[in-house]
Amino acid sequence: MSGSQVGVARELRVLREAIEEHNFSYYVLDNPVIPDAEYDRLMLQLQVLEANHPELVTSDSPTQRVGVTPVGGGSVVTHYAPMLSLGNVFSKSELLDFDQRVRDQLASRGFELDNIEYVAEPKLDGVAVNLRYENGVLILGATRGDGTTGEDITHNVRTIPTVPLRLRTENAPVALEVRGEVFMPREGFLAYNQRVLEIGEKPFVNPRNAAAGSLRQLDPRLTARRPLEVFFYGIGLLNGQIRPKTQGETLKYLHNLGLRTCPEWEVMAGVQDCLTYYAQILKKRNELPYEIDGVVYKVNALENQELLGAVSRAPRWAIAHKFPAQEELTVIKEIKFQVGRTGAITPVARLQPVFVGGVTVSNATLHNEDELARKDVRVGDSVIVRRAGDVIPEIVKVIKERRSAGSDPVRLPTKCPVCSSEVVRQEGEAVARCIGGLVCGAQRREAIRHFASRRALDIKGLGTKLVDQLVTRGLVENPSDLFGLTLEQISELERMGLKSAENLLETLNKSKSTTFNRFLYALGIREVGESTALALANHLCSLEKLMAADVKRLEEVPDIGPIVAANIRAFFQEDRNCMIVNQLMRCGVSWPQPVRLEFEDGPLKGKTIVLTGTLLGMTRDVAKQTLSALGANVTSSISKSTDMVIVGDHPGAKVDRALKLGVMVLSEDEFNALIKSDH
DNA sequence: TTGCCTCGAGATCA
DNA sequence: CTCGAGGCAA
Repeated sequence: MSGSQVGVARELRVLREAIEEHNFSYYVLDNPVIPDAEYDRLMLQLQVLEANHPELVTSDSPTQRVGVTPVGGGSVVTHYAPMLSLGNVFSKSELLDFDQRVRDQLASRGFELDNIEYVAEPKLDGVAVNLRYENGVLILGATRGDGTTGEDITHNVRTIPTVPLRLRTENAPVALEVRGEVFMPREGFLAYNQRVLEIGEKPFVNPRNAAAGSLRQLDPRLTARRPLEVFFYGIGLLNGQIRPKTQGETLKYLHNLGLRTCPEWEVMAGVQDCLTYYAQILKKRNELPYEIDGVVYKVNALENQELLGAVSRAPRWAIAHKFPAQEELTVIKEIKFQVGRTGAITPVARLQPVFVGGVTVSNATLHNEDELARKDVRVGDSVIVRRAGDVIPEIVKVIKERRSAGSDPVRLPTKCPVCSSEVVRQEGEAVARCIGGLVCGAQRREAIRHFASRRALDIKGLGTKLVDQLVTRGLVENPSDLFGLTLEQISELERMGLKSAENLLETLNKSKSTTFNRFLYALGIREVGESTALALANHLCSLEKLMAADVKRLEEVPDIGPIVAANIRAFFQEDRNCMIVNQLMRCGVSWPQPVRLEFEDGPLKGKTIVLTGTLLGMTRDVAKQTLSALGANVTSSISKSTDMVIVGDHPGAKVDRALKLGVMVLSEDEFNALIKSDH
């Protein structure tokens, strides 16, 4: 490197550090120390210098936030530690119950506490993200996804000004995974929509969707134009540094690294403080520059968090205290009865569309006959609707005073609205069903949709509209008819040209190669979902055996009781069903012969296993299935009860943890050898 | 349940 | 340009 280049490199470093420091003051401390014009001048200076010395441009330079090329989306990333979701409470008493549970649980572990310290923060209404920094440099941004794996949105996350490309520290952690919420502040949302309206395009309906939509953009240049911000609130993984001991310290730690935290957070001495905090925030809600839908409380001491652990996908040490759902008044236009795949008749209210909680609601389910009677909803009624839980619209109550005279209570029909078969409600059941079976057009349609669905035979491109057409034209009565369709028949359908028809035939053909469990699930036997189908496939290996199995044999399969066994038996006792199944076989539907699994002496039986990193030979899903088929339990985090950890490529901190706890660690090859030896 | 983005392909118009 | 389908998030 020449002397002048060394000089330039130093100059670049000084400029970048200055800009990063100003970013910190501006975005994180919310306290700019220089005027904007001065900042812009520094940026310009950096840009000019970099333009003259392109070889010295690094990807974490403040000028490199926005990539210039659209990125092929959809690539999957695995979080080092799973991203949990939060339980909800809506009232004081529910919150007190939560606090009581926390104290009871801790007491049972020898920690008698009168008051639990919590950290309270507003619950932002945005999109959860997971960011990975290695040696202080942002290398990955991902959506929450199912909590274990999410989508790579690095290119878009980088464009958010409040996301530092590089952490503000001398000794950065080797690896850091941080959780935050990306949101669009109210003001930015309004301004953005204003601009969009001026150029005649469609505005976003609410800030949350605006944020979510922006993050899913392929072209980061578009995302960069959206006024997105972020607050960080938690650590998924911290390697190479000592982990903060409390949630409060965690927030301070993040803040010091240059990761912006919500300024409203506070430490609560006990649950009573939480209630006060809730009331304060509720009062302040409209003045906050962003939308929130409640507050979150987290047990402050990490040590206690660890003692409490998690149930299924929610930690027992944190809870969301939600604000009351917004309610709106509207009118019932109509009450329809939908017929589901199993014939279940569901009353659905068609509403005069209303804007509630950020979306336009025009349908609301009334669940079943009893619910319908209990709420006594009638056509023409004025009703209060809200979005319950998170998403599903609910009719809260009828304003009876506004009811017009002469309206009649709505009754469940006694004949199926689709096929006029009888509607029967079994003793002790909540749902009434059309007994028409596949005679019923609705059930036929639903059966075929189910058959084609992603987790069944996964016939891509065969969507609702297409199935509707196929069924109403009588081209398809049962799943096996799908495979008899001709190019000509398909291309005559609406919106189907020759090309689309060819594609559909192609996917139909491909979908014939499947697995036994998918096939069983696809049949839509009552009470046979994915996991039951898998259990059946693993234990009864062949279709012949399954069809011949009596109730007693079926009940020997784990997790299958008398009711499910009877359903399966009944399904195969119907000639019609057997004919469909045979027809499917004749069409060429096939699967690899499952290996008969004997759990008794397998080395994996009853073991608790954790996967980390990317397995090269198989997807995570397949690995999980294989393991559980061998009688193992696959879990996501390592504890003392973990028996072994299987390590793929780019493993996370789980390996360290496993070694520390003395848990057996296996490579992918060793894992493969073990599976083979199991049968 | 709704809203958003993306993709492929059919429909429409010049 | 518009629609259907798929996928995702809350």
